[in-house]
Amino acid sequence: MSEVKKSLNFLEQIIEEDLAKGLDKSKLKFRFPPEPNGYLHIGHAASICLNFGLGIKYNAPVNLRFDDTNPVKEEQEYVDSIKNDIQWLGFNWAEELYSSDYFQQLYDWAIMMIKNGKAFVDDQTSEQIAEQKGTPTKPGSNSPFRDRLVSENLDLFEKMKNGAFDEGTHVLRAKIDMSSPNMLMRDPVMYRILKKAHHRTGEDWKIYPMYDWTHGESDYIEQISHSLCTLEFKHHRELYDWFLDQVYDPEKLRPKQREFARRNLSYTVMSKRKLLELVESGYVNGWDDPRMPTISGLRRRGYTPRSIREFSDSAGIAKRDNVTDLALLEFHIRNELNKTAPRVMAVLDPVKLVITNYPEGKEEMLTGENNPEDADAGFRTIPFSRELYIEREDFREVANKKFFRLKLGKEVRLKNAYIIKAESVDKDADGTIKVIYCTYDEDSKSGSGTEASQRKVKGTIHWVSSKHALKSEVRLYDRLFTDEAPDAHKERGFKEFINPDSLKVIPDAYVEPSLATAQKGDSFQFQRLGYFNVDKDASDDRLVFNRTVALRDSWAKIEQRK
RNA sequence: UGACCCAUAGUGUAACGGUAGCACUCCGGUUUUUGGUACCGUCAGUCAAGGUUCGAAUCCUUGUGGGUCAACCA
Repeated sequence: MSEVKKSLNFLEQIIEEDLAKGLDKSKLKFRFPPEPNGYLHIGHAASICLNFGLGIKYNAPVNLRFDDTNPVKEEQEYVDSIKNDIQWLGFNWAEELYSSDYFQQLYDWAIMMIKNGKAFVDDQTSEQIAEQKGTPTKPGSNSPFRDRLVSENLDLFEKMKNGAFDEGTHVLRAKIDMSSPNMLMRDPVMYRILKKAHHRTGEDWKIYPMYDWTHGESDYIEQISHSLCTLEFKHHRELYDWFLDQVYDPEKLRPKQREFARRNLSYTVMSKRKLLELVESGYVNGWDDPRMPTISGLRRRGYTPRSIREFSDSAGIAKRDNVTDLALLEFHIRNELNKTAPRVMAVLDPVKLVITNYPEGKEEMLTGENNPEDADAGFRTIPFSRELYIEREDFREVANKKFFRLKLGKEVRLKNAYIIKAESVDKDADGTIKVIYCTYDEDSKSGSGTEASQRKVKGTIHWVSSKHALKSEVRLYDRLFTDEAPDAHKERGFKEFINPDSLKVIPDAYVEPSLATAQKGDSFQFQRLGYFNVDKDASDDRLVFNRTVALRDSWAKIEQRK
């Protein structure tokens, strides 16, 4: 048995080193800490796959912890959608927890810090505090309230807690170092007054802890061994460790924060703020618009949990800024759907085709293979008749020999049916082809085993019987932006790069009748076109399909070169 | 005019002082009743300059380029 050794990413190496240095494997514990202020996107999926993936790899618990310290922005709706998305991706958390569960403990620790002279109440406005903060290149200066008596601090802090003061009038600050080169260490705010109802604690609290004060202590309370976050928190690590020092008991595990680069995707944006802007300004139809890089958008588009997990795994984890090619995501969904999606025929841009030597009124049921990649997928029947629809672009009156499709005087195979030859066309006044007249070779029926059925013709095209076809709506999606990195331009806003053709609706496409029983969410391959799934907008009398992704199309590439 | 982080084919990611590899993309070919799939193949890379070493993508120095940091957001 030779097993290819899978290389470890740098975070796994850190874990392995900790284990080698004596950390008990049973102490390994991770967490995914979303703020419930928006929907999860493909970048979060990378973090989810990382943390829950480590949990699976090391058989360690992974907590879902909502970082809910800002009642102004957070809502139950987001909590619900986040839980749903994580489960849909296929992961299970050990415990569902909330930073707000720790408000009392955090408050008690803050009192202790005041008593230890490590925190003080500042009466200044945020503007004054900002002014004293200095800049990255200039040190800050101390607050005039920095050396307040412990008793006074205790009294003031309690009054803050009890709602005696207005918002913005007082904050509790850690007493660290106003001249630190790390701005975060310049007496950071630990608590602010916020008289807002919290989605879980209601009216209990008039003060709310800040991220830095909350996050590391929450990790410590939960005994998270490795707290993994994105690169922009690198500078926070010093403060994370400082706050931990204030409460740390050497008997307990000390959490370790490490940072990795967030996953970016080409031709889209990934910040919640920008995504929200797209939703609110109506460029897309909600957070689950199939063009959105949100988990809910990708789900509606037809992406599967597995394809997203495999995308995340193959993209990897590292520390450098990146823009991952959208083509990699598309590769993974095609790769899965190719194996699982039943094949059907659908005509999106129909032109009528009449087989003049096929008896009028005759109908027959032909057999089609559901999936050549899956021997167990079975077969279905497809009605055939004298009048069909084919794809308009599959016919040309004249074309060179690179065009493998139907042209006058030449033959082509109708998928799962007969070989036909184009004889003539009817056009309307402006030259648009109305009907293509063909003859068929009666002995060439697919699968009949006759000599004629085994003739090799260069092209095979898809079709539907006009009498039997179902009309349905088909939505063709394309990338939301025309630029690889729409938000990487200093002089231009990301919305300048919005793709005006990101959605094309075909109100009356024709699909084969077997689709009548298709259920919302079901995925199919429309042969020669792409993968499509049934949208939630579908109703009993009207199918609606989303194009998940087109098939690779080497003909389109040949055409483009001209 | 600061601190910290990062730099490997077009993109993403390995190689942990000992032959620069993998995936996607691109391009070419074979097979094919999907111009799909599958299979085969081609092109293509260590930011630069010094230094240490028998040997450097890897260690050191300097430079260059990119990113992060001045919310009572997370």
